[in-house]
Amino acid sequence: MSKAYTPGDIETRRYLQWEEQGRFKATGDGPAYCIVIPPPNVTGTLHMGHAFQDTIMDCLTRYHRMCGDRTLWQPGTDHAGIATQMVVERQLNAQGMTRHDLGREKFLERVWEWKAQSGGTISRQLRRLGASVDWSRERFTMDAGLSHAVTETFVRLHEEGLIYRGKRLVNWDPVLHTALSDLEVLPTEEKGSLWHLRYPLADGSAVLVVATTRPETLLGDTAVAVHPDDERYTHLIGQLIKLPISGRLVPIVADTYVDPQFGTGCVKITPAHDFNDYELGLRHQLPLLNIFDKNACVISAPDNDEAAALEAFAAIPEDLRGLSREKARAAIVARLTEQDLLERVDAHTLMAPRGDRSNAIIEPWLTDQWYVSVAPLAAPAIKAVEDGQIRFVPENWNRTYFEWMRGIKDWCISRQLWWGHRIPAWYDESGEIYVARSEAEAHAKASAKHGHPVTLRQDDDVLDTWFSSALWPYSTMGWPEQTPELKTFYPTSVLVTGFDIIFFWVARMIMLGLHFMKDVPFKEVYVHGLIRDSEGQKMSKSKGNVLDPLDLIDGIDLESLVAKRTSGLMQPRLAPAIEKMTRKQFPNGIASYGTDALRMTFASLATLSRDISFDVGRIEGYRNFCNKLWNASRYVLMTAHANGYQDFLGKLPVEPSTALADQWIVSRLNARVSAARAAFSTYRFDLAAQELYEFTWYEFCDWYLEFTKATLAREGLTDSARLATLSTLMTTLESLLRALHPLMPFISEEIWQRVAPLARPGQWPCDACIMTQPYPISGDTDALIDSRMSWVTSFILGIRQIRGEMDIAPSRRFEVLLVGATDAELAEIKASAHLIERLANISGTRVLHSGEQEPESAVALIGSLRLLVPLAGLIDVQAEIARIEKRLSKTQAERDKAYNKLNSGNFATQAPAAVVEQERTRLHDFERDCAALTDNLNKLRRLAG
RNA sequence: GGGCGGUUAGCUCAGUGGUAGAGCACUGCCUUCACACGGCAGGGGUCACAGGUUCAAAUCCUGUACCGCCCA
Repeated sequence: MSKAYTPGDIETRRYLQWEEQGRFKATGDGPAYCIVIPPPNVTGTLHMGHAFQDTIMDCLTRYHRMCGDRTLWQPGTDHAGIATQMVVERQLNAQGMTRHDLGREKFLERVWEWKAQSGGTISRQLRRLGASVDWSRERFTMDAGLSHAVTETFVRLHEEGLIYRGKRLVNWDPVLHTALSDLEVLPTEEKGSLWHLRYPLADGSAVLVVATTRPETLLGDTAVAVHPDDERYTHLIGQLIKLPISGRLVPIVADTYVDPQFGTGCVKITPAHDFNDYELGLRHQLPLLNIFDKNACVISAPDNDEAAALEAFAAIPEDLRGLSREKARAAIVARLTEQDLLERVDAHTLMAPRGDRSNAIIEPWLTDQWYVSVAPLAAPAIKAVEDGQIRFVPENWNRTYFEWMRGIKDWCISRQLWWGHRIPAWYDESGEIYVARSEAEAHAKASAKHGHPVTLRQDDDVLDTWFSSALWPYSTMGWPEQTPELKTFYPTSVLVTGFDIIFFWVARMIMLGLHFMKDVPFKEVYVHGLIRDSEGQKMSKSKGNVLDPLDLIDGIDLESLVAKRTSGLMQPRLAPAIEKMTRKQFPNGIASYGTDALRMTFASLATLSRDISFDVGRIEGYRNFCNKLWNASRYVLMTAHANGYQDFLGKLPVEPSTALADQWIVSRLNARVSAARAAFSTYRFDLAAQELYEFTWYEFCDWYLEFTKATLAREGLTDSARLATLSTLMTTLESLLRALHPLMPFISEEIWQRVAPLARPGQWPCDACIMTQPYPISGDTDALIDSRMSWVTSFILGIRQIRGEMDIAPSRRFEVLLVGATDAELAEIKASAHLIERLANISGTRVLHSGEQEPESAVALIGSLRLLVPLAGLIDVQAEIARIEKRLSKTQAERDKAYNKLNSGNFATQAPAAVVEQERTRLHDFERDCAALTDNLNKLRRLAG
């Protein structure tokens, strides 16, 4: 083994082997365990959030695989309708073209080309992360099979009356020219104005002042509303307003929706361009006047040929027609000012609805769209979580889920895009709709209806990407066919996801899964936090704080990092600031840390917290951990070789060692494995990582390896004792590697390949790999052994403390005098002398004879035993006085705390007896230590004179 | 306005009734034959604030402040 751990050349090689050997397929006859990957955008790349999530899923997958489960991690990607279409449209724009220049067919060909070109990125990234997904089962939402599932779902829901087409107010993106679901609209706080407009009564008897944030919509007003109990206005209810500019007459209506406290208490009502006004309009049977076109410009032609629409269009002054919302607003405000109809303008902060992709202000707009009637699907979905068929981890997320499901609205599933699943609906010339599984079926239906073949036109629109994602847990397994995979793996075991898509995705999978599979899509939902930068800021391209997981694995030089962060920005003017920040934060670029270090970091960050700050300092620590493990293994192998371990191989396995250190490390390993198992089964990857980290570093390396040096160097060591220790050393490392494997697959495999055949020869086939071996079992711990060892280490630590604080050179060995040792303690000192002498670096111990004068010494206390380090020539008396004083004052403080606890209030009488007893013991120990320290201090002071 | 979080060492975070912890950072010593990506030792916190329950509160309850997310 090389002296330093170099992850780069290990990782790709190992992954390739696993994949070639087919290690990722579900095998065996254990209980099924299945995770479906939340499908990332096929044309995208994995960011830190993905890498975090994929690490968690891979840990679970590898853990369960090692536990003997029949484990499937189902991979795949989705087509991400809007996002992908936008990318390709931008490419076209750069060539001075639009998708309309190409036409639908050609455009889709371009998208598929783009998918083919960029589609490999994600799978490459997943492979670098070590993801043990079954690649042979990789799926894509636009595959034939999954598209079939989408059509089938649409048709069946339509047949059941759960999908309908309707003219509704939708969130219209005037840049992308598509409807969006409520979830794709982000309300954004923005500074605006509140215009107070004078609306004269038709009879000229009075003027009402209405307050509005969107004066331009007055062209589409169909009422003015007041609160029914608002005494200022009750007498006006039912009268008519003559609208400024258009001159149309509209009624004054009463509705409790109006907040009398807001503005003037009078609200203009524009049902075709505001969701609240729309609802109010329905209650009062107000007409819907659409005054904007698909670009959110004032209409240049009547919206339809109904009388109200014709009248409203005629009332729009010609010079306003065709103006954008913004220009129309300016023109209208100017005109109102001229006519003295503008009372005043207040600064006002409002929530502007912005499209999550285009960032355009969304216009509520009347269009024909397809909807899923959600209420009948939501009820069983709520019940499934209430009844515990699905469990959220952490549990609190079910409240968020319930909250949303209670108020859920019908889901607008049609999108005016080209990239996606085309809606399986056809129209005849009279506009009659035929929803069918194929064009032929639609023709058959139409022919049946008309009695002869008719011309049909398929709906131009496609479905929301989330519609296909909602089927993911069973569409990936072959539904609607009843496949063996479905039978085995549905319901899946757990969904691993961020809380940001509980509504988008989780809720919808639950609804559709229950509806079509009659069972939940997953039994648990593990909701992890979102990865942020080291300052808790969301990572985003425009902030310039994104990290590419591969750059942490492979490293990147500063110039490349700067170039990466500043290229392709939506707002190029941000580049200098991003460059400056990047140069400051990573003056030397990013070092190569390797996949295992990154994974270990992610695992340790997987706490219950919902915001996770990623600090590069953290990953460095785990890179060091990898190096530590690497070198410890190197020591184990070198030591085995140096001790002639090969010659013993035929005698393996041996009886468990009877040596204290060997028994201790086995006991500790068992305790840590138990804890790690418990942590994995409760999704506490942070605790699992911590347990194994602490075991590796603080128990295995810091103590046990040092003990083996002492043991193996002993004179007169028998072969069987030597073998017992070597075997313990090998098998403990071998088990540790298996315990670590779900977290750190590469390094564990690399070392295991060298260690396993020696540690447990003959136990594995020659092509064995660690990932398909059993996870270590949680064996018994030994309390007696643990306490003996803790006594031995406290002896060593006491001496080390004196040495460290007194600056005694490591080369300087000395004898330790023992005062007050019990027989048992003397026996332990004798039994463990080789351990103590080597680790405390002392020449030996000697019991102070009865009657022998105590030399002036530095002292360490272990219970009633006092360890004396004679001062002569070693230690400065004043320094030891200062040291003892410090220690004494600490001990006194502890003693006083314990004393007060026992002697104040009713602790002694009311607390459980065991707790009181424990406290008494503590007090007694502190008192004894205080006395011993004081005694030693007095002696030293006398000496110092 | 409704819902949900958070506030513990300089930083990032564990800890959920009974002796305040980790990593990183910091200080001193040590290039000793696995590892300087290291070893040994050390310093550092009235657990946001105020009440309450309890023999006992970082932990449970109530309220307050500040920060944050989601929904309307």
